[in-house]
Amino acid sequence: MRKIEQVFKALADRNRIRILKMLEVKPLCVCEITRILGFSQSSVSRHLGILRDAGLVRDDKDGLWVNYSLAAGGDDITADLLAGLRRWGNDDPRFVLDREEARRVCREEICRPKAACC
Amino acid sequence: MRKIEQVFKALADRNRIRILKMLEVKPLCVCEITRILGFSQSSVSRHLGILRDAGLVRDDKDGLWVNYSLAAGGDDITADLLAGLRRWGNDDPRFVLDREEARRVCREEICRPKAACC
DNA sequence: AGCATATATCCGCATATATCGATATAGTTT
DNA sequence: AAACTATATCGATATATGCGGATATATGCT
Repeated sequence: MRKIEQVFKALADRNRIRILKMLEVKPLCVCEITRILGFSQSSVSRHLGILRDAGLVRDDKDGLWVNYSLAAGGDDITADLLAGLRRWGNDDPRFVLDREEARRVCREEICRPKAACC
Repeated sequence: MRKIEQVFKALADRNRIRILKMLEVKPLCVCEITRILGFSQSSVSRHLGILRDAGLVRDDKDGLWVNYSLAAGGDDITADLLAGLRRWGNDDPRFVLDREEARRVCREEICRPKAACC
């Protein structure tokens, strides 16, 4: 049984909210999120784990990549909060920039410089 | 301009959620909340300050007493979250007990043992 | 099998937060 | 004015959290 404050703790960090707002654009893998945030990969992975444990995102493996996306149809709390997040903070310049980058980002360019892509 | 994560930080503590769930019953003064939580008065006052700064509660002075109540008609985020809180966690035994105590509590008994009351 | 790559985990450090006791502040009562 | 009372603030301390670097794990490629 997940405690209610665990979900709020997961949301109580600006960088984790940045991640959630990016994921509203489209699912992203860890290396894409790492590139946009500019933090270490370990830090980003940890943030994603916190969001996953809180039930806010889901992870789907695709070979080496792990695609993270917003959790759809979770319990009441997380569903309500994710719906709320879609309405909130859309004018925050930081979030706007992140989302633009999320639209542009190309995982093959980041993670496999050799592959011809994008 | 209040940042979105400030509100979530305020909610990211079980004891502050306990306070908000109590206030759903009725407005309470600091000494009543202190009695129910069983923490030091300074700690409770600090929690209430955090909730106030986040825009989740309002405080109204009444002589020596300061009555705290849920913020009504705040901005979108806090209004949405307070509405959500009313739906969430209502089966948590801790919150249920707190709310029962909130209904029973009598500030004159706590703060002014001499006064004939209740 | 061996190597490369994407992600997760562990460790240590710096900072933030929760709590309490003591004290300050503001309003009330006598 | 002086004593009393409810709340807020300050200082100290223990715990929690965010971060990077190093390392472990898992998958893909040759």
